Amino acid sequence: MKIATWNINGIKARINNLERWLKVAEPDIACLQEIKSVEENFPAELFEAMGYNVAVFGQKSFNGVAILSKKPFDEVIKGLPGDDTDEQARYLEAVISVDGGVIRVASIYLPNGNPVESEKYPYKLAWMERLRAHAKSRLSLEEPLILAGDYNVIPTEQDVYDASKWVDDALFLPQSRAAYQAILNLGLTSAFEASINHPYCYTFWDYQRGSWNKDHGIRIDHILLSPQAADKLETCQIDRPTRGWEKPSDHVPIWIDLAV
DNA sequence: ATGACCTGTTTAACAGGA
Repeated sequence: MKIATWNINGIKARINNLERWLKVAEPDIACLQEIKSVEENFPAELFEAMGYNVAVFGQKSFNGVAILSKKPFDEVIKGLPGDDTDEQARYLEAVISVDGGVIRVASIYLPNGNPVESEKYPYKLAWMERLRAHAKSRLSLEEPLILAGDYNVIPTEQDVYDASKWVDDALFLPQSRAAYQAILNLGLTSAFEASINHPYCYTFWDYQRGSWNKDHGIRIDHILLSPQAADKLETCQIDRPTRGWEKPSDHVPIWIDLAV
């Protein structure tokens, strides 16, 4: 079973690229972030015609997450628990029946946190703590759990083209990386490290400063697995070529194959 | 050249992204 995640940076602007990628990549499940659309305006019919069930947690103009799944959803949960006042659409979770049981998949758009001096950075750290608490709770279910998305965290200095340029950035600050590590420390496995684990493999290249042509990227999109999912991991790959397509997202898909 | 952006909202510039 192929499970992918992709920050598409706007469903309206990326609809052709998304359709093209779904046809060639053929994921069983695709977690999408930054759809920048409310649910009513998300073109679900297009993906339903391609054989997908569609779950959307949308927001006008900003954020917004979705999950496409060839198998139907048993359950869909919109929003990350832990703060009823949080109005940003950044977390969507679904339970899907598979041969021999269920898998639980989340599409995650973790806050960027810049500028660090603003209220956005404490929001990021608080959101990460909520994600840690929720992941801990879900891990107690002892299910195959896949937490996939744009984490907006550069885990190590081998995940960025020039670490010195990012030392003061919310994506690379020690506090951000420690909060990410605290989530891993619950017992989650990062699929990339467990599979490829080559340095300097990126999932994001800024639109500015010729970042793509100079390969000035960062690795911030991650797929974290519970032990029950990690046991079934066969591979993890990054679909780098999509960044060179016409009208690309600034992120590329990252995906896993699970023996499910 | 040492640098050069994109999306949504709205229909001129801004906010937000990373």
